Amino acid sequence: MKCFDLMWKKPAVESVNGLLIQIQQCSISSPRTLPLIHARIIKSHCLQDGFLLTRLAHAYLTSDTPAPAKRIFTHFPKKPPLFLWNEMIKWYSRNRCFRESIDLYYLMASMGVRRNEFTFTFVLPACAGARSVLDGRIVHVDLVKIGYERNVFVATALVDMYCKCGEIGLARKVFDDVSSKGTAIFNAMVSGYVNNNEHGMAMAVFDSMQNSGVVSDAITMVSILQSCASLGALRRGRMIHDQIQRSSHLDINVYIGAALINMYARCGSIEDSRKVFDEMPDRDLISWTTLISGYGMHGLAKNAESLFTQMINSGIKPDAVAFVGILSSFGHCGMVDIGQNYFHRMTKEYRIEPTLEHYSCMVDMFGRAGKLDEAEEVIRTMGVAPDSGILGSLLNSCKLHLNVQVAERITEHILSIDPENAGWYVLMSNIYATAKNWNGVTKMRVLMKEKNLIKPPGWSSIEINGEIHSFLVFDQRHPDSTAIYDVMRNLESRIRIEGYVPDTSCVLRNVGEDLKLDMLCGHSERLAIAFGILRTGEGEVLRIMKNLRVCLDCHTATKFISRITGREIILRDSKRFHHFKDGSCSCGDYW
DNA sequence: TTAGGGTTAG
Repeated sequence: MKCFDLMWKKPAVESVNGLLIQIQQCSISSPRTLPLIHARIIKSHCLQDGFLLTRLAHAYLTSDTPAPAKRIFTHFPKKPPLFLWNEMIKWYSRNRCFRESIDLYYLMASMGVRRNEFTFTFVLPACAGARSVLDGRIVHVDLVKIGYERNVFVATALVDMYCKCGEIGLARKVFDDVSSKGTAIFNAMVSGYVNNNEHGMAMAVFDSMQNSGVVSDAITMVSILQSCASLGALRRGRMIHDQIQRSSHLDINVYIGAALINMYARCGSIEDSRKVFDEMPDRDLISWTTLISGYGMHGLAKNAESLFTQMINSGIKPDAVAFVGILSSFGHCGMVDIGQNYFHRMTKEYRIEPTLEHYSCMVDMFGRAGKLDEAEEVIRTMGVAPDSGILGSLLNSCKLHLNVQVAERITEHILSIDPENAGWYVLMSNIYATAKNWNGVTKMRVLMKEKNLIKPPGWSSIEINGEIHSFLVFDQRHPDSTAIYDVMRNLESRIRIEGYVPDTSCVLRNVGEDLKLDMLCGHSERLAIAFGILRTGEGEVLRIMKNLRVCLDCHTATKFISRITGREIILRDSKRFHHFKDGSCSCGDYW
């Protein structure tokens, strides 16, 4: 009894310092035992010690156990310290609870709690994650009032937030107002332009970064390589690759590796992609997937399949994205049976739930191969609501295999989902035009006019000596315009002699044949090819980019051009690559 | 005791 009394009256009280050390050790080695220490704190009557509680809550948050941390925060003796507010805002933001993070910031502000630079660098990413420029602007106004806009961490978070919200102009203003810029803020601006599809601007900021002597790191390179990939700027991409290899502080890590593989593939040089892949010291799932998709884009489904098998044999498990890559490769090449087999393996062997993207690949695969019924069946039975993309892919197949009936049904469905997109009206109109159904053509044109819809113009570009030249349809703005049109007409007459027969079915209007022929000749890819022939030497490969799909007639014409000029022409359109050589195309006309 | 920017498909 005596012994019990003694224990009861004098519990084993542990010192605050001892508990602090336990928290520190525990949060590193065994965060699961944190509740045990929590219990000791309660037992030791240390619940009034703010510093100790803060460390405990912090340890809970670091080990992703927010519930007890929240309880400590809510029942904090007197007021929780600024540090704990910040850590709570950070935890919510990093765990994609953006609204909670932002609301906690508002609570803080309404209670008059002091905010510091950390508060802003934690809440701004939450505004970015929520894509809420409204909240972002409120926080921005707040931080200017308190005087943190010159802090480079805060400014970087602001730039990133505005970019992610699509407000690139506001981001640029913040960026320009920072007087002493380091690598990170430059990176935020470059990647902002990249993600907003302003690749020319990304290049310009990158150039000014290099000119002002700010060090580029791996993140800079990954971003700028994306721009090279999007612009098809192979020469520029090679220069960046050189710079990476020469640099003493940059290694080919998995990020840079994937960016390089992607850049070379999208710039038409899949051999270089392979070289980068082979030379990478470490590869992850994304390195493999990038090259597999690259092969797919280039119509090299056999290479894609062999690489996919090698990947599995090397112990890497494919994910949903890897399957999109391999399935789209098969679709592009008309390998329907193998494609179906892989789709089956994906669901049964790898237990990957198919998404709309996978179904899209299957629809495309069946559609291109002329199996329109099977393609429609996929859409009907997939159990996911179709989007306009998957229906559009089927509509495109209806054009390839001219099936007006199915096309009309699909168009009705597409327009109920996406009525403001002029592309669908144009596609259906083209199908009518191919079937010489001029009433149908008129119907689509009237519908477009009533809705005031304009199809975004097609453009093509070509890089000559590191400079990108872009052409719109019937473009006459280029200084060499007269010479370009001369080259093009000369090519047209030469390929006619070789047997090229123009296919005017992709000319929308019901006009005379002569005018239709003129309209074909003005296609942007034709202008870019003519310019390439004009400005490059024999034997040089022409690399052209087009924002839309290459039309059937330009495809045929380019095959002939490659034959009569002996030129290799690599044309990348919105879907994939067409590699023309000696009168044939790598895509096997499955586009 | 707390910070910023990055890779693959369609």
